[in-house]
Amino acid sequence: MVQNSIRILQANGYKTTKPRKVVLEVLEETEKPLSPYDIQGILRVKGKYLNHVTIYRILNLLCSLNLAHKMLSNGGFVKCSLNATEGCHRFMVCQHCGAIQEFADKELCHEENALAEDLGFYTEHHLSEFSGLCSRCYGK
Amino acid sequence: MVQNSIRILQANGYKTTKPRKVVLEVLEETEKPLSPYDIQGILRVKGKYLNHVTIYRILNLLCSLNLAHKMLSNGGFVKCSLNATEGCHRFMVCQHCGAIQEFADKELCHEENALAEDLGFYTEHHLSEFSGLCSRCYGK
DNA sequence: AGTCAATTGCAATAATGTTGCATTTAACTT
DNA sequence: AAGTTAAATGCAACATTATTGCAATTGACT
Repeated sequence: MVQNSIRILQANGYKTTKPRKVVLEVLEETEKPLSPYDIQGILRVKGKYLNHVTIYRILNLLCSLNLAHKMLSNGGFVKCSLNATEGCHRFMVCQHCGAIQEFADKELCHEENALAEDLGFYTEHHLSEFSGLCSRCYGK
Repeated sequence: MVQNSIRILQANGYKTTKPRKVVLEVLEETEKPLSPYDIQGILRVKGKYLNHVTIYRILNLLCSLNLAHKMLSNGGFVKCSLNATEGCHRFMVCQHCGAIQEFADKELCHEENALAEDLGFYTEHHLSEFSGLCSRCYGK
């Protein structure tokens, strides 16, 4: 929910501005990784205009608060639907329709930590992206 | 080993050229994610010169053969030390020294697949980056 | 309504990545 | 060992993506 993100922005001392609201709305509606210019284009179609610099700054802010995430596989931004627990981001990307879905699993985190520790590595953040087919596209 | 990568290049019908060798050497020696321009800089210091276009093309080729990998967190390239099994790339990145280490675990892959499947997602590729502290930097 | 710091827009610039084509080079032939 | 050829590289130009400084605007307060 956009409302929830707004609340977190406020709680961290950031203002509730129109640009921030519309960027959050676009991310929420689209459910796919979007580049800053993608977002600008979508807004333009809606008759709204935002300077690309503004969009870059908003996305950076959202990411710093864990409200958005920059997808590694393609550089696009998505709105985080979960409050990333313990700095763990896990996404599934459908190769066919491009939809992304976030999920979390504490158990998996622990196992990953243990495996890394066996190799002498102390883990702080997890980042995973699986690509495949979502339920709607599987079998098409 | 660079030699091993060369062998794979040849097996796929690509020539063994000086630029390809030196790029592989730099990636191997450095063990950290490097941008194309990083690589160009390192080579310049060694008295060698490669056009950035050439470096881009070589890195793309290496990635397409799974001999290198583009790190998601920062866009840098690393040499793959493992033959990525089943399209699964897993890296640990030290936040302190920047060193990366690749690892693989079939069991973990299976669990991830199972979890995703519970959510109706059929997984083809895994991509994971953990950030934390390597054994050398832990405790510093 | 008035104030002020935070935010945005704009212009310029930096950084990153791509394309087409001429030149060079590695691998193969004889 | 020289000749041939397709592949690879270098170069120049350009396209895309991202950043910076500063003036203008706006949201959150009094």
